[in-house]
Amino acid sequence: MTDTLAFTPILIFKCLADETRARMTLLIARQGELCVCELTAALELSQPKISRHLAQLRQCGLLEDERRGQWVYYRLHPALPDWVRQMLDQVLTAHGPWLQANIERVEGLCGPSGTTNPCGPQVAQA
Amino acid sequence: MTDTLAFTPILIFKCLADETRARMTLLIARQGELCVCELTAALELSQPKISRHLAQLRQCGLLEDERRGQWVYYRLHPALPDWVRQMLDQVLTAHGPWLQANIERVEGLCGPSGTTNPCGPQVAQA
DNA sequence: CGATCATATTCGATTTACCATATATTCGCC
DNA sequence: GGCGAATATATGGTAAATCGAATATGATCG
Repeated sequence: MTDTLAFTPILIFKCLADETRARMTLLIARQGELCVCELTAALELSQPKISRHLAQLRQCGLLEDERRGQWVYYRLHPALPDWVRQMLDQVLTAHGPWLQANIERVEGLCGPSGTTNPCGPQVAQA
Repeated sequence: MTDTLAFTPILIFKCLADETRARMTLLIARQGELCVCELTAALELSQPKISRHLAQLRQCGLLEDERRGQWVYYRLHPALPDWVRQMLDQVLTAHGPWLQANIERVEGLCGPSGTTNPCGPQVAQA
């Protein structure tokens, strides 16, 4: 279900030019993979909003999705150019504080990815 | 006349999320510095359009401007974070062909920067 | 000081991006 | 097969980005 598009730099920048998408992408780059409910919890945003932005990141080739049971996990697309990965890493180290709160919320969730319910009892809404 | 703003990653990405701004920024990163008329010639775009986008790049802290006689030269802002410079370099090497035409037009202009008229007899319009 | 070249800005109109609400789909389970 | 949780998409409204055309500013030169 993972569509791919040509990697033009502008397309990448457009994807990252939105706060929600930037935070999600960086969180995923840092954690390896995250499912939708973990992202809604980490960003404290509504599920449709998260899902819509994830779709955009998927369509432009930044992310790849994989369904595992009831959950859909997102990770960086394997075909992602090196410069994008390196840039994400550098942003992570350079702007740690900016993402701090989201990181803490992600890591405060119950299950280790994939085993049990990754999102605890219930999910935030906004 | 060079205003500075906080460097949040999103702000940088927003600036680069437009074709005109991305091409200008990369050209400048490659060439060191370029004046407005060189950019209008290289991108074959109208002068007001170029100027408006340059203003935006200046305001978000990506570029710095310096007036030298009748011409205004733009270069990467000295306070630009390292990750931005490195990313620009990597995009330049990874997407050379994408910028090729612009590079050729820039390098085909008459004067070496700063000495004589950098833009030849007359400038393109669109 | 008037003309001209280089650059910046304003204005109104159009497109594009984003959001919140509502609804549809898919899965696991009884 | 039906139900509830997880995820995705459709819809309509609003805000923001972009554009072309016109105009304003600043510098140089005679």
